[in-house]
Amino acid sequence: MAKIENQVATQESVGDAVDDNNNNNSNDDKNQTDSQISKTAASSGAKYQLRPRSVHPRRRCDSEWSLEDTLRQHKQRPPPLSRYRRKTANARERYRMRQINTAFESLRGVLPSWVCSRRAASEMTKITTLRLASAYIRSLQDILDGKAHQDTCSWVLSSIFQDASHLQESQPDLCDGNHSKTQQALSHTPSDSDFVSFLCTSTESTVFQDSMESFSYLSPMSEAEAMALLLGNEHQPRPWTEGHHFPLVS
DNA sequence: TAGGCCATCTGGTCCT
DNA sequence: AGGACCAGATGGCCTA
Repeated sequence: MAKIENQVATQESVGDAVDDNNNNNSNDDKNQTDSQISKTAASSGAKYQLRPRSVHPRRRCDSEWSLEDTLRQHKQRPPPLSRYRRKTANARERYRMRQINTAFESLRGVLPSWVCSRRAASEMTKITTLRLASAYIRSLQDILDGKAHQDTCSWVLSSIFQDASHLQESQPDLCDGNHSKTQQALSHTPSDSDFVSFLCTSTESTVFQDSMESFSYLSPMSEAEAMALLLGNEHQPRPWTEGHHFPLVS
């Protein structure tokens, strides 16, 4: 609680500035813009559309109110939070969001380096982290299920053991039980081109289809860059027919 | 300059 | 009643 009180104190000036901004907000122009954008998005089949703006206008404008909603509307609306309670609520929210961000940080820490190898740190956004983690878990699951391509197994395992080998000094027992396996795995050094070669040699399996879907966001590359990456060497001839496009670019 | 990502504030809702 | 969670709104920063 003391922590939250402290945060309230430290954030007070920021909060006041935002209060002022909110009080001075003129939403009319923005409302018009949003509805225009919404119409444009709807007509052009865009990626997303804007919902009716803000909670309060929705209450007034939504034509799809049910009886339950109408009854609820008549329910006594709770008074706005006091300034003190609003500030403590804000502080709790900041604390909650910070915890979420901490969790994202630890998730990034858990992902082996090869998963993020083609990503700059600044590109490891929350959504990217979630997707990479999801893909990584799926690839591990495939290995456990025996569905993964042999090359993928050795590639992923060697990556994991190589990552683990960094911990060996501090945790000497970590890999002892798997020494031979580790050595065997390490004999296959992971690299992007290894993974790419796997992708290039497994095009017919359903596992490949799943993998491609899973890893399609590994890097938002241009098609030319994707081709170069897939080739491992951009001067080599393409191993597949012209016009065949791997779904690497999402 | 538009678009993506993020932090923050805020009000609503649910739960204890 | 108060906290947790959620989603919308807003503005800042950065990049293509």
